Amino acid sequence: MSKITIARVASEAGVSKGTVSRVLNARSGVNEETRVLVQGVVARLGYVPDPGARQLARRGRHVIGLMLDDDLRRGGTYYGILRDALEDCLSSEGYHTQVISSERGQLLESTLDGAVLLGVHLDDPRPAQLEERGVPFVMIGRSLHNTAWVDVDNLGGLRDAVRHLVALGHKRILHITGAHTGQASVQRLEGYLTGLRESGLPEDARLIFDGDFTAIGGYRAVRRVLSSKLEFTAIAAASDEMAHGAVSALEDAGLRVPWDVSVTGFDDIPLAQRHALTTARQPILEIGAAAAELLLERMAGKPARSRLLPTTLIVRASSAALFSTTPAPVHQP
Amino acid sequence: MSKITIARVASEAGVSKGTVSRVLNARSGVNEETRVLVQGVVARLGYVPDPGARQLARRGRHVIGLMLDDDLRRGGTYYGILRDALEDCLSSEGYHTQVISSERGQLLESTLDGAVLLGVHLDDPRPAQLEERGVPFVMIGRSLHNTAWVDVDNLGGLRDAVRHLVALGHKRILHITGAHTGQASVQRLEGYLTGLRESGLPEDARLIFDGDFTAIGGYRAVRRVLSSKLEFTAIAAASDEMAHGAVSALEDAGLRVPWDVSVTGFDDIPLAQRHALTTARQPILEIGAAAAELLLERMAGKPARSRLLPTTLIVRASSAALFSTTPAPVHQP
DNA sequence: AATGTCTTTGTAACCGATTACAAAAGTGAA
DNA sequence: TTCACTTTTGTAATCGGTTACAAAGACATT
Repeated sequence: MSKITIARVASEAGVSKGTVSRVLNARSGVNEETRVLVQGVVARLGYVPDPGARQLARRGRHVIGLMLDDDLRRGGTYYGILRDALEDCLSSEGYHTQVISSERGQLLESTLDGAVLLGVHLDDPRPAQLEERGVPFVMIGRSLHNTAWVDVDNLGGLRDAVRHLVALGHKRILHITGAHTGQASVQRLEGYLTGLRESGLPEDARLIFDGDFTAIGGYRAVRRVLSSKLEFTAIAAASDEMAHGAVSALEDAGLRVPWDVSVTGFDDIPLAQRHALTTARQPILEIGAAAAELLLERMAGKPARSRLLPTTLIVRASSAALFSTTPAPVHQP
Repeated sequence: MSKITIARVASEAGVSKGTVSRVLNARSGVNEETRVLVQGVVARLGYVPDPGARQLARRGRHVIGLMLDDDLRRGGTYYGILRDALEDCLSSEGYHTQVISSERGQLLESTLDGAVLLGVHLDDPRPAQLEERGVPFVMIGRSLHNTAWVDVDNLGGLRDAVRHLVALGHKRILHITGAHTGQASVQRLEGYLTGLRESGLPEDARLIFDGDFTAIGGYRAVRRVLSSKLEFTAIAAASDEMAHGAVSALEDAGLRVPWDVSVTGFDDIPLAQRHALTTARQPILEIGAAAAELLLERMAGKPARSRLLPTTLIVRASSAALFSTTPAPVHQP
């Protein structure tokens, strides 16, 4: 059971290495019959091209760097999966990704074909360094003057959540914000206000509570709400974590979700699924794919483009029609 | 400014490619003078060998797979950084890591030199498949009969936390457990009990509260504690998340940490640093390095070894001596 | 039938390293 | 001085792909 190479596939299919390569790379000028034949052999043998050899033959180092905010790297919920998505897209184009830590960065940058910056702070010196060296890059989750970037439509996501709640009959909808500093929080707050405005509901500053993107922040926000005797029937939180905290605080106060209060989140982390939270899903895989695409464009010398990706509202059991007649479950004290 | 290759280095140093390669790979049989000369040129030019070409020339695909529990992959705090550590260690040995998702797994396994399994459930069929195909692998965070594994000393970590609290004068120490199902929770509980036993303190089942590794779980556990009027002066939680929740609940109840109650966590996630939590740090980088080392050994045909890595107690402001005379801060209501 | 054009396939050079083998240089003994 | 042996260096094949170019075949046009 020796290693399967392109030569093996070629001989098995009765064609030359060149033809197999052309099929694999979807190049034009290959007979349809031959293509199908080769693809069949490839599938049968389970052949996977050697990335190293491929890289080598494609001339050029083809290394793209992945630069991240260190906090995000350590704590980030999505960092891993986003990185996988990126690597997937780029490796199929013959590129090899390499993480650049903030310490040993210099050496690598000199031999970099491109870079993806993930949640890097705006005051980080590295984007400027890359610019200076002429290394094309794409930023994820942060925009900068005339650079390519990919971000999720924070405003649209929260607006959709509010629309959904309004459609269910809710009129007094709270918003729990994220950390003040982030632009994502600001955009989500804007989305909340937009949703209200579009529905003809009044903006009320008292309905907006500060959170910090953590479950505890959401829990405490709801405690404050409840002690203020404010009337409300729904909560649109700026993150799933906070929504989870909010739900917990409501339950601890004897309120039932969604019968007494509807709650929505943002992100669609695994916890959202476990707790059946209605939420605005971030399209992580698409973000990775878009970043790869835009980066490849930039490296091809095309002008910087950017992309704002839409969220998808995932409706689960944490939101329901106002005064729902569905029987409430037995309440666990 | 063209690409720097081994040929360029060779001509610049006035030797052959072979000699440069021997220097780079620290092979014996190179004159000391030549070695220094070549190393000088390498440093001056900032030459870095092309990983692809290297891989290719070393014969053999040199791909090692990274198999993960999907939940961990999505939510996991440490997945990303652990993967980085692994990749770092393995790439310096000429290996290329590739993530194997549960869907498209089959194809890859046939061409795998080795694999690292990260938090894969014990009932997952993939370890058995690997075993069957003769692919050497290492498990992280889970042990299985006669396989190589790497894990952190969960018992020792919690025991150290308890010892620390005891040394500060605490005698009534609560424990908040993780999810029942995980072996990590069980080991940490065992560590808590060991710590008490070693200190001559009585085991008291009423001091043990169930958590679920989440902040909300920690918060609720403390709520239950407080309503039970149980006396205590310290809490050793099985995770930082839960410790954070516990601290929040104590604060919400008007208690001050660490003046009224000391709290310790486990993991040392970024949140622990932000909230100045005393905690048992997981050595993530070392886990990655150990996994790489053990895997390379296995691939070299050596017998399976395993490694239990110690945690390090990081003392921060959430723990203090019992009845500390340090003035309490102004309490924020 | 001869010519030109277009499509499809094969051939062979090349990417940048490693390494088996040969060659050269150095060393000491006979 | 010559021979045997060791140390050091150069040469060239090789890894598994890609791709420029040549060659072959199919088809239409004159």
